[in-house]
Amino acid sequence: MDEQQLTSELALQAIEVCLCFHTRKASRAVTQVFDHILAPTGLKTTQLSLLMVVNARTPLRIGDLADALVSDSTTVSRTIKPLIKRGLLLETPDKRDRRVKLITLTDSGRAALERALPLWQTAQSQVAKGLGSGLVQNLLPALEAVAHLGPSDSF
Amino acid sequence: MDEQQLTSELALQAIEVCLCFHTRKASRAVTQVFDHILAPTGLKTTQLSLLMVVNARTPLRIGDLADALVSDSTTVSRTIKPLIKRGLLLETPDKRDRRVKLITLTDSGRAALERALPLWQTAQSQVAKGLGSGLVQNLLPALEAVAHLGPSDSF
DNA sequence: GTTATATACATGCATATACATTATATATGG
DNA sequence: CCATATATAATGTATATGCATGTATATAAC
Repeated sequence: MDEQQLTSELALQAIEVCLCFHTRKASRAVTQVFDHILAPTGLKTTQLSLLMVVNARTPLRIGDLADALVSDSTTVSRTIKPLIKRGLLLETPDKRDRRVKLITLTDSGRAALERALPLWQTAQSQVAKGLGSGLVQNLLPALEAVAHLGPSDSF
Repeated sequence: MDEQQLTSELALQAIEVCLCFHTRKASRAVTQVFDHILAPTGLKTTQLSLLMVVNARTPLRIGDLADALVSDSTTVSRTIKPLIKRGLLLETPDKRDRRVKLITLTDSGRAALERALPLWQTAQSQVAKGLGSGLVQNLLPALEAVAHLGPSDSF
């Protein structure tokens, strides 16, 4: 008798509270802000982050990089390719284990990183200002907790 | 005299506090959890979210969908394609404005959404438990604030 | 009413993301 | 020492993301 099929109330509530949806939406928003501001540097935010991570712990294996980024190693294999092609990162074989590729920041990469930092600071400040210091103080620890959820060790 | 080039202290601190990097990292982590749990449904979390959003406000134009997702309309144009191909979403031309495509949830799409909800609940609960209720209560409003930063209206 | 402008969506290109699979190299068990 | 198992990274395929650009339609200017 009711032609129009209805979804459950749960379906309507779920989208309002879904931790995955809201995290991804926030991720798109903040990425858009950073990417716009960083555009003059020729680096996407993902790429600048990669340079920063390698800079902090160089040299790194691809697997270590994947762990640090909470990303798949096959993803890292590919995301570093444009940076290697541009000479910002370098991959060298590990003598002691020929399976391993060590990733290092080149001088050119270090220079690009330093050049990008002022614009990074602009983006960071703009987002922080948009949120207010209260939210920012809450946000970073919460994001860290999310990032370390780990792969559902339910097995 | 110093052969080894060094990066500024700022470069090392930046990666620790970068709101973009940490939001993206958290986004990858939570997406991994949801995608693993949702795998049996044949829906990625992005796709389930899309069904939920369309369900809540059907019919929707592609531009409205892009606004709701804080995404680019060209991205939405493509992300809906697999769902249209599988018959979960339907696009129909708007008689009053032939530029517009109206997106609606099909009966099949509604059914897929309802079938996925129990696993969505599992994923949501697992992440919420991993964070603790205190963090969850802080997280959602903060993510909403990030999502509504808007396109740097600094011009 | 014709032209100019703005809007809605799609396409080409590039990067980002991850699973399944494959290739190679190392470690381990007998 | 060899056979098997494990670890590291790359490839094939698919989705996700956005900018620059193109195309069709609609609205505004005149």
